[in-house]
Amino acid sequence: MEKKKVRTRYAPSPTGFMHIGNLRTALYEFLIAKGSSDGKFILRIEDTDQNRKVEDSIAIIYKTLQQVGIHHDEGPDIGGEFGPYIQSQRLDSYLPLAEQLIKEGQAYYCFCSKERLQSLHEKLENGNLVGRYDGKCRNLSQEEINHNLKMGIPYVIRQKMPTVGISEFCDSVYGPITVANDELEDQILIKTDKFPTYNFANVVDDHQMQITHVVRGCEYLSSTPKYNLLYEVYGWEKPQYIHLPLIMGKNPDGSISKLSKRHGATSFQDLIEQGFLPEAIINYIALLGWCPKDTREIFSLSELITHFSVDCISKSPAIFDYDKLTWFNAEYLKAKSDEEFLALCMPHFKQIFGDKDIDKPTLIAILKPRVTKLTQMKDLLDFLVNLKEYDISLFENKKSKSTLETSLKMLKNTLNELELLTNWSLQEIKCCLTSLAEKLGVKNGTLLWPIRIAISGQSVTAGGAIEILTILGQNESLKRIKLGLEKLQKHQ
RNA sequence: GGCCCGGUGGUCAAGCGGUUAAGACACCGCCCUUUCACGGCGGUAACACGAGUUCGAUUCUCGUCCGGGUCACCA
Repeated sequence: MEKKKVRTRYAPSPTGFMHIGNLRTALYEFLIAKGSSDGKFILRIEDTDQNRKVEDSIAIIYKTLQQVGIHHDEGPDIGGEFGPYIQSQRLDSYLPLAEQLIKEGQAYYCFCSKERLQSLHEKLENGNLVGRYDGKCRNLSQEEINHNLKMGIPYVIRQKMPTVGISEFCDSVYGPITVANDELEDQILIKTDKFPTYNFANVVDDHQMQITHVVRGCEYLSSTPKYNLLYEVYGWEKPQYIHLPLIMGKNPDGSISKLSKRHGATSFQDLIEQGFLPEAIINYIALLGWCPKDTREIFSLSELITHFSVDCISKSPAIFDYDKLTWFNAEYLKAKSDEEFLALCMPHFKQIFGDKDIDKPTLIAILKPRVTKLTQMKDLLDFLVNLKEYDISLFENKKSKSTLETSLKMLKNTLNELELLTNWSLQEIKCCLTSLAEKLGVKNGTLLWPIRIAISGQSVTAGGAIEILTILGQNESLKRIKLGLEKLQKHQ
């Protein structure tokens, strides 16, 4: 028998931002589809809640997917043979299907008011009794139903759930899951506004779009039997379920819960704004809940496709760790070619240096090994533009054997030498200073420490004295050295 | 509270009856070095607990505890 082609779907709601957990779900769905032969990854927008719709949300979804390189084979923007791919445009499918169930005695009109339902649920919060729907409208007489309908009383359509027995299914990562049927409430299929509920639309669409693998967070694990009951009542083939461990966040009080906005930057956009690279984010979240057979950690998207496998998905939740993400980011930054790296830096350079002509190669050389996030650049390079007031105690350093006296002497000599330098390049400066150190009979450190302090005004800098001199240019360098000299002389 | 799922260092995680219990991040130390960073080397640190099964349990079973999820006309 020919194996069915894999079809997965990413079905976000347009809520305005791309949650990192959702992105990971999309990623795994994409990997599962693309890891199989001729598998298809579908994008479907689930906008059945008209109250939660947020403007531009769909654009954000497209943009994010595009930025990380997860391309869908079918979707609202590119179409496909199972369209439309926006639920609010498929409304015609749901109601007739629900009504069919009513005819078959598998569903019923429920006229209960929201207030009544509310009171049922309040009991739940008190911890007493069960807060589930009590099935009041389950057995209304045909007369009552007709009457209510004629009176225009708002209704929902609920599916009759079995009250005895158990429901069982086998999840690809969690294994067999069993739930007692009396745990299941008669679920609402059609809401008062005639829109389908998420659960219902989801099942109908997945079936109609021939989705073979349903991948989602494991918050759906315990409600999956409800979905299956729907497949069963229609006689549809059930998909394979792949539930993913949740991504958690640490709360200020130390407790842990599902990652959400209150944990800080948790949307893809937030992370990008903080200076993380899309490929680093993807790499990191791929490893949050999945792990390859070996100890490798760096994977491009296409490498993930070939290495990913469902049986290596973890069952236990994972805490989102910004430190590890930062490490991935730094790795990706270091792996960039100089051209790529420069392109990423340019917007920041513009912001920091304006239109000033700068020594980009030297800048890149000092930046690449130490930048972990693009957004650090401003802080890292600010001293090149603004020499801040500094204390002369910075000139003292035990390791380089620097004292105020030696610093004064070094700076004096340096000034004399550098003033004479005609070709201001890294090589020339280096040559000049190392031979100066030799001439003075001191270690390189003894000479270079005070120079770096004078030209940067800080003890810790990106790059060493020679690089900084190179970038600063002769005029500015000499100016700063003279300034340092004055400071030291004044002190004497 | 009911139900569901989970529990290996601070974090991510290998492990699938016998291992000196990998690796990565973070942290600490040393080396390299003009500071920092990079790089190199090394270090601290874990099987939640209690029973059982077994010659032998991190690994299998049960219980306890802890953590999370879920119980909507939200998705």
